[in-house]
Amino acid sequence: MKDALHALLAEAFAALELDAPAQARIENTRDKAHGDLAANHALVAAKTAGMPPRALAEKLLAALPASPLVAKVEIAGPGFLNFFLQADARQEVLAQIYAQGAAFGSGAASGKRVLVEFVSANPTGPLHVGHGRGAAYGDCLVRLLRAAGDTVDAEYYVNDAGRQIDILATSVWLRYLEAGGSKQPFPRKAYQGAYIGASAARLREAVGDVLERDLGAHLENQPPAADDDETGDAHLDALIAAAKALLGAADYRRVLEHILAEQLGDIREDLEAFRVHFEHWASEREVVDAGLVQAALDTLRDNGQTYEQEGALWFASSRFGDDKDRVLLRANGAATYFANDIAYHQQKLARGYDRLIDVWGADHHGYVPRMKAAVEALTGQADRLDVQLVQFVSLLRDGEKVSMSTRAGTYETLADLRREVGEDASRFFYVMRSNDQTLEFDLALATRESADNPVYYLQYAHARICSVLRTAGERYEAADAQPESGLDERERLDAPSETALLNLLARYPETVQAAARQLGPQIIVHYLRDVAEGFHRWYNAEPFLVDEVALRRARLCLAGAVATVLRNGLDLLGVSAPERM
RNA sequence: GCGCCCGUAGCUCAGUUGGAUAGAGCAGCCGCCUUCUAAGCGGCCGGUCGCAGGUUCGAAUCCUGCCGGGCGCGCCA
Repeated sequence: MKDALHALLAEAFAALELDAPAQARIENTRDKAHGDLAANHALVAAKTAGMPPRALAEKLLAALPASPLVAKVEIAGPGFLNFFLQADARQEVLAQIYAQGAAFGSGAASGKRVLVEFVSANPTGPLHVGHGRGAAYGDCLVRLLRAAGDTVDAEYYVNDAGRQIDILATSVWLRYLEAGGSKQPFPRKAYQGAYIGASAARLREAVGDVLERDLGAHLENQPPAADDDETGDAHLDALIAAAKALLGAADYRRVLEHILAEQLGDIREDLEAFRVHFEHWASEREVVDAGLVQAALDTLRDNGQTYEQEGALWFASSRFGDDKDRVLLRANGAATYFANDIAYHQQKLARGYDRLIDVWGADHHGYVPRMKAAVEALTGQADRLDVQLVQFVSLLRDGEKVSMSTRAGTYETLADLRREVGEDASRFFYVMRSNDQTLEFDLALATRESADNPVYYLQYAHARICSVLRTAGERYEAADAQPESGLDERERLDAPSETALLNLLARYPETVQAAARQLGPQIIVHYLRDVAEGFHRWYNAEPFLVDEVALRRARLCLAGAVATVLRNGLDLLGVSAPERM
């Protein structure tokens, strides 16, 4: 529709021998007194045309060719051209909706391959409510970009290398020893959660006591257990070293694989239950073992972006806008986490993706410039990586903030949230707000007053339509109760509430495109709220199951179309569209 | 100190990348169920868009400087 009007205006500009302004736009009007669509061409082009906006608007109006789509055009305000559409042009959307069904709103294939990496939480414990936001947001991006026509994969990057994983394995082993009678105090800086002990018990069940070792002798002259960070870390490192030495590589690996498999299994189940599916689970350890870190460093060096200083290898990230250069290889020869991450991103690019999207917690925002610098240094293109930050979620329980600490095991898990609030409401709440807005999640409100949840407003509209269609099916012949069969009567839909709804439905495809372009699922949320509101208004204004057959069929047709759009939109959010409530 | 994000109604937040009289929800007040689901609808109340300049036909939106809040600034991961 907008394209058609753009074409009309282009003709008018050509007739006036003026250049059509490229930045001019046709917008949906907010006030119906301004027609259905408004063009700001005269305002934008006034300066280059050398005449006042309103004068230009008059000339454009005179030069505008007639169109079967347009009922009338008015000049308003400072020089807007307001278009009033022909009723049948407005009703045309119904035919599209019934022809395309679940695909209505989806764009043509773009041929673009996109990889969205999200959650990627360390497998050192259950997912908490902060991860949940990243999961819901990232998954919506996948759904949105697919709807927009891209070929999209979802990926979870497992940080299964490095010190945190050693701490995890050692924590499990210490609990295992405890169960065997060891009196070694459990270190404060190890993982405290009850799931560690439970996992250790299962380990013992599986392997018996073959992992028993005597720690005592190994800890003499080692840093003592302590509360302060420095000594506590040293103590823990000593325990990790002891575990590796006493168990040997093979048995240590056994403990590590045991807890890792359990953790990842739990995380995957948790996410699947949350309707978040990953095509790929990438492993940091595999990236390292495949020699990709060295390969990435070679690429950077070949591109002339590294140098050595004080025994370390540096990446000159400041050339690409980072605050300062970053270490890749430490003086002791070990690669930094950043070096591994560069290798991982190079691998993602090598797999043939045109665009990478990373979803990170907002606390990692300082990491963005260096990662973008790395991608630019590797490929020469800065825009192949897009990092989206998800701001914090603070949880209110009984009006009090819940403190969150992974180590202390005193956090609210995603699984708890799902149980309390449900998948639909929690997913909806997570993406209802822009991702760069902090989110206050009040559990008491979300659970006790669940009827006030905005998600129910949308779902209720859908259930209401289904109820009407059910009733119609009971009362009338099948031919009269089928929504689609009313297409031929669509010219009867001319009540104000129907006109407003038809205009809204026509905007759905462009809304999907806008949400995908802006990576903003909340745009879908607000659009759907408008659709639901439009429906509820209509429902209260006009009866559907009227005696006059043609009118009834027309209205059922519109109702069915609204249900389709609601269903399609809710599906983009991963929220169900119930048929009864 | 430097950097990123945020500041819009009593509260929680939108605002289609510069458009017309700044919008929702919740809370508060007043109405609407013998008829298709009242988890709904209509109405009222509520604003110096943090502050001050600037850019232009036009600014909540862009630029500069302040003020306030959050987060981050390791040869940690």
